[in-house]
Amino acid sequence: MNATTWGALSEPNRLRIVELLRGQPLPVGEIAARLLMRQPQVSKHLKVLSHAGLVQSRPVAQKHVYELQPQPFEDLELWLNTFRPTWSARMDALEAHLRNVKAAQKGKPGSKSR
Amino acid sequence: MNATTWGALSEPNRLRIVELLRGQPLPVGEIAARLLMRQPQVSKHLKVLSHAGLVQSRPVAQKHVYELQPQPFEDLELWLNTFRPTWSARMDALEAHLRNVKAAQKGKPGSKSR
DNA sequence: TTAATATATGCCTTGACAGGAATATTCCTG
DNA sequence: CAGGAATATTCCTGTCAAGGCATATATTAA
Repeated sequence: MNATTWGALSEPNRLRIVELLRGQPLPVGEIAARLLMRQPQVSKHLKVLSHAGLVQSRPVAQKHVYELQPQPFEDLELWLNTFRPTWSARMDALEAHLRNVKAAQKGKPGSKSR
Repeated sequence: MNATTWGALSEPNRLRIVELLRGQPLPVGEIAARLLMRQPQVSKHLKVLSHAGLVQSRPVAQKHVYELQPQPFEDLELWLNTFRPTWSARMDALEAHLRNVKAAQKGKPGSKSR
């Protein structure tokens, strides 16, 4: 997982753009209009998003229609999954701990498992 | 999904810290040593991560052991899932398109579905 | 309390980045 | 080709954030 993706999404307006494009591909002007932003800033943000591989544009007449790209999102998904073992491991540890406590209670009430 | 989480992970060193803590909770000094960073910077980064709810510290003697928190990761997971309909919808559209093409070929070869 | 260890904070400087406004560029239409 | 529409780029400015370094704070131990 590279930091570029996170950086691209760390800017509020860029995040809004991504969430808007989640619905459907849109040309620059539409994005600017819907998000009440100025066209140049939208173009700049799209440049960053594009550089991060999050969006891609396709020309339609003079318009540039921007569309989300699945790849980075899949990468994020994969990255997130690498954390799952962490949580499960801790769950297991907790579970084992609870089992010990229970066993200790049964065996000699009032004592504590080391 | 709030932009704070993204911001916290958009800094390369912070991302490294998170990935390091994925293995196990660690005190500040250890983090600094393993990532070859200076202690003050590590503390600052941990402050940001902590503020974003990504980590939490627990005192052990003079040491502060930092540990990942699952919540934000679950939020990320949820957020990512909101994009799934987008991809499937496009898959469906593509599928439908292909079906049309195929039907058109069968019906009148050489024509094009509008 | 003092010394030592571990961490947090404060200040400073520098670089990156976002918005504003003007302008350049590209593409379509007549 | 001229004009217009849509988008990209440039320059400028202010703000924010990260690293370096010194120092404050907290906790333990003697």
